[in-house]
Amino acid sequence: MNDVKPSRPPKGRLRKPAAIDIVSRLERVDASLSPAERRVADIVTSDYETATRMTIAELAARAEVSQPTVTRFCRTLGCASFSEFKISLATTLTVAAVYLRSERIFDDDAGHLAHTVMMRAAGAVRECLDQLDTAAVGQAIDALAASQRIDIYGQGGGSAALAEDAKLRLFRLGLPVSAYQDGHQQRMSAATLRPGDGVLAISNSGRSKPVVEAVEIARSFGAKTVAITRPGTPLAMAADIAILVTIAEGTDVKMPTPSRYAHMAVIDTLAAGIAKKMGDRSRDALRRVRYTLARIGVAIPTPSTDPTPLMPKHDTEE
Amino acid sequence: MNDVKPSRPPKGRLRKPAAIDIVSRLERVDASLSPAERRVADIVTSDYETATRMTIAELAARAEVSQPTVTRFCRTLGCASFSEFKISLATTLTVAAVYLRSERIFDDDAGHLAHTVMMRAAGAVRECLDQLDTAAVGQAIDALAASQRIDIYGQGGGSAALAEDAKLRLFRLGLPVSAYQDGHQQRMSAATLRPGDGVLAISNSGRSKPVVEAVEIARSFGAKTVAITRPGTPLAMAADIAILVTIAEGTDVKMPTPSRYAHMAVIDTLAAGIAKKMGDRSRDALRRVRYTLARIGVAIPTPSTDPTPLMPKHDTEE
DNA sequence: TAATCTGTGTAATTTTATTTCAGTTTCGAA
DNA sequence: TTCGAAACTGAAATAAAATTACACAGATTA
Repeated sequence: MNDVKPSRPPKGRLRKPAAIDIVSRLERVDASLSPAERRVADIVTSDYETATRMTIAELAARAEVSQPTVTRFCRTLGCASFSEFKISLATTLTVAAVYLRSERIFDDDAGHLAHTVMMRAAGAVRECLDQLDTAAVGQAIDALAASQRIDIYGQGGGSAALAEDAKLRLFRLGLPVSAYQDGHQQRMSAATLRPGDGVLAISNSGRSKPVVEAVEIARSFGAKTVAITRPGTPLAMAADIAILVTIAEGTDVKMPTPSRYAHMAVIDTLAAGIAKKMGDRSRDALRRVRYTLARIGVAIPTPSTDPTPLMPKHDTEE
Repeated sequence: MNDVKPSRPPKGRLRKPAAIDIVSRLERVDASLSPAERRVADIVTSDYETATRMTIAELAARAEVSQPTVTRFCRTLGCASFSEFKISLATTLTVAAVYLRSERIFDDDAGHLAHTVMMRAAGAVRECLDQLDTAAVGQAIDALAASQRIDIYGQGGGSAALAEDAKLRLFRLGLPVSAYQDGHQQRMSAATLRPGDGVLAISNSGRSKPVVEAVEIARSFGAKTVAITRPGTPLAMAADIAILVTIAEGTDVKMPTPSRYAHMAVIDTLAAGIAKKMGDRSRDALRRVRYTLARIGVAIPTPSTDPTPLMPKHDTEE
């Protein structure tokens, strides 16, 4: 059931702990906690801030459990020790705590609504971070940064808008990128891809047939395919690199799904990672251009150190 | 010289330590550190992250000093104990991480990147909620829910994609809604609005001229205008109802701005609020239709309790 | 040159955390 | 039911970590 405990990481000193958001993890394992552990969890969640300053004895006393139980609780959460738990919690907190603290009472309807919606949004992002396969993200960054040309596919619902947003993010970095929301266009464009090209497919359901087919086509023509989707779906199977995100959907149909936030966060992460690589590359390219131009005696305007934005600036809108 | 040490806080259990920025304090007391303490400081500053995971013995060994020296070092910094120092450091880090390495933030692996990006995203949403004027949100919900027809304007950068996303959200609710990203179209469409219509304008900068003008035009023709933007901007002035969101932008140009998350959250809140109102309205409308049809003797197919989604379902995406 | 002060480490002590083990409870099958 | 296995839990023992007490070396000053 709880496969965290057995896979205790090797006791190598100072290994880097997974970039964990303890708070969201706490919520996620909630079901698999034993009664005593739950009491510990209650104390912790009631005041994260204070929890970071408590000794194991104090925490045990407050939760009315034995000290070993606290240690076990930490292990269940994936931490090797109580101290690691405290540090992880403290690291998570600054950002999270502020948001947890906003128990600002909303007496009006709109306030309640906003509170619910935004908590879910923030929760989705943190949940995403917690489960993120950073290796896959790294591979995706490498693949996309190295691509000659990038196609972005997203269809239906939120994914279409996300694809558009992703296009913008990559476009700014100077990448030759196109986004397709239409199934036919997706397949057609995929058929024109070649080795060295890349695809970014976005779909929460992972079952959008045109997108899956487009990815398969793209792959058959040698393009590297990256998918942001739910695990175990056709799209996840079809892509070379799958970045898997599971976000619990709300039961309320009228409530916008928070998974978009998680996907957007993944896209931003990719964009940030690519920006780094592109930064080097475009600097390098710029250097070569300058050298070439200098040799043939052309006056060169002072270049800015940063790669210039290629996006036409309609306005200073961001 | 060093007035930190003497003011050791009373040993009352669990007093909340001043929210100290240990890193900056470290720099500040730098001059008054003894040689051995400086060695400790060097180790700490060389890798804050790792420092939070070290025991006093490890840190002492690395700095080649005795363990008591490390304790003294912590006291000099104003911490009551080594553990307090570690916690304070960890707490400081997440906040400071962005600033600490604004230059070399991309030197890190995908995990760190994701952590930074996503924490900023979650933080933006939280920040938004904290400052949200719920009264304005309530008014906006009322205004939009009552509109015959809704125009959404967003231009440039992320706002265009957001406008598209907003259109989708409202469209699903059965509202007659259009989104315009182009300045000319925005103004043209605005000129066709009439009293009873609504406008939702999205702009982080609040200075997109076409959007501001379109809002002014719409308003002059009697439409209710809602704006999601930054306070004190032309757009904020121009709209009937301004939902103000201030999100601190990062200094790093290559980093995607987190304000989009906040705007999306506001849009979701609006959509959720409107859904609530629309639910009643469409149920009511449905009842009337049924009554009318029954009177003229038409067989009525069983209606679902929820308003049926009007969005053509390309696929079960989203 | 002695008195004093500062900075430092060693060793003892205290505090804190973890492991071991045994008693309970719970759950499922006979 | 009743037995056995498995999961849960805490007491006590043990190990690890941090702090204190104290002593010694080198610099500084009278």
